[in-house]
Amino acid sequence: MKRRAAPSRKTEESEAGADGKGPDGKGGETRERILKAAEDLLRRHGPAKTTVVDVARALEMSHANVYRHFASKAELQDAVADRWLKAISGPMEKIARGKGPHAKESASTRLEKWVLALAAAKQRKVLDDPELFATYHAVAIAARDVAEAHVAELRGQVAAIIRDGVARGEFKVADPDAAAMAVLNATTRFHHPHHVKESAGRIDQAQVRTMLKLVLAGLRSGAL
Amino acid sequence: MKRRAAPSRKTEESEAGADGKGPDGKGGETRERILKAAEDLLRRHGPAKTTVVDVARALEMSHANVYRHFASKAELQDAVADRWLKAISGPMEKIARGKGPHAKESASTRLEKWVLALAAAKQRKVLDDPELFATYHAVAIAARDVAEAHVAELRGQVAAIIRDGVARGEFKVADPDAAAMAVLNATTRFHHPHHVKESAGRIDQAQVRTMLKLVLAGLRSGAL
DNA sequence: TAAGTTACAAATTACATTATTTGTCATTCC
DNA sequence: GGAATGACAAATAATGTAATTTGTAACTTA
Repeated sequence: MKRRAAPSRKTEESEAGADGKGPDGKGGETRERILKAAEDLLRRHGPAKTTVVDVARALEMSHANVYRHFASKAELQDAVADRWLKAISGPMEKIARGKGPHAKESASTRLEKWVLALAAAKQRKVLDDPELFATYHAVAIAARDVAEAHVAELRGQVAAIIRDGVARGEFKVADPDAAAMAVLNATTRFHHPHHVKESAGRIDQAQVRTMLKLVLAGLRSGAL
Repeated sequence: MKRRAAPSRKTEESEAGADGKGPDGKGGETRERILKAAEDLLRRHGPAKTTVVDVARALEMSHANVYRHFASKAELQDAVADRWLKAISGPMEKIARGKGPHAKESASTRLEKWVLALAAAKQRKVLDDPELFATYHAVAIAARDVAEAHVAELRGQVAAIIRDGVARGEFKVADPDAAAMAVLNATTRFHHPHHVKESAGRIDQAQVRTMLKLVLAGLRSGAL
């Protein structure tokens, strides 16, 4: 169904007014309605059974009009997944940047809470919203850049905690970005959609805590 | 096709003479021929396109006779996967137990080599034998006990290295089994079939080495 | 009597056909 | 003139049916 050169889809639904206001008042509103309807259908029927036609029908508009607001079905799914992911990474940023109740906490405490929060959030999602979780997983498998951006965001947050820990003298780390990647790698089993889904909400909390001890000791040791 | 109560398949092809000799000389021989033919077909056509009838045809026997030696198609696949996995874990045991050229190496060195060997082996397999890799992955996804046994074997090997490290005063670890699990968890990204396949043979070696530094520092620190 | 076969029912898969969905475009409607 | 639509071609998915595969059992052979 793609008959000419693709206009280089860019999955930039978050830029140029994704959250509420578009370039124009009305257009952004419709875009928002579509997004909401798509999210609703995806939550109820999952990515396999949710078509663009379904979304349009739910809003009593032609499916062609949906394509005026989203370049492709993939972009629509990406937009829904992006919101969903930001609902996870947003709150975690408060822990990472030491905002609010976390202002006086050590970097170690915050890293610990951060990892536990991430694991818990993913686990909660797979149990409460299995179909939306499947949507996100499908996006991740297709290696679309929303998933990549999510990982980059998480990596940035961990790096911020580590840098703070270094500044406070808690950690001895030469390359905080590499160390952040290592922390995400080490905890992959506890937050990667594949493993979270596989172990269907019964991830061993003791194993997470053991991993945290190992990681924190490593960051303190100066080995990195 | 299952018309009465299943006779509780047990996937115990490795017990009671899997490697060469069965209870009888001749029967084990045929079993071996079937196994070899199945492996060959699985390697060439993959698990999706390899049927029991194909295996039987390759040996010019009736497929019913295959069922005299393997209770089900699943058991046949399990047996092939089991061999394949033992070809990986077998050589690694030499590193783990400090045999041969590894007799004089420190536990740290051996753990390092062991993890690198595991990652390299999995990576080599996915590149050289993609179809057999897919067979193993299918078995792992179906959560059959061959996969579980493989992980248990690996965990045992890591625990042995850690125990040795503790005895030599290299590591300070209270619970070597839990620590071994943590090491496997931390390195999941580098050897789990899902991730190995996903990153199709281009796993970042630098990330593996960073992870090893982190893990070794943790084992030395006494945090576990 | 162990090793093998043929014959068969039940389940699964392959295949061809239809129907739906995706994405585009010319046109209509404020 | 931006928002929306209907009509359309190409791709994909659903459907029903034929062919294959799985697994069992009764039977043959050495």
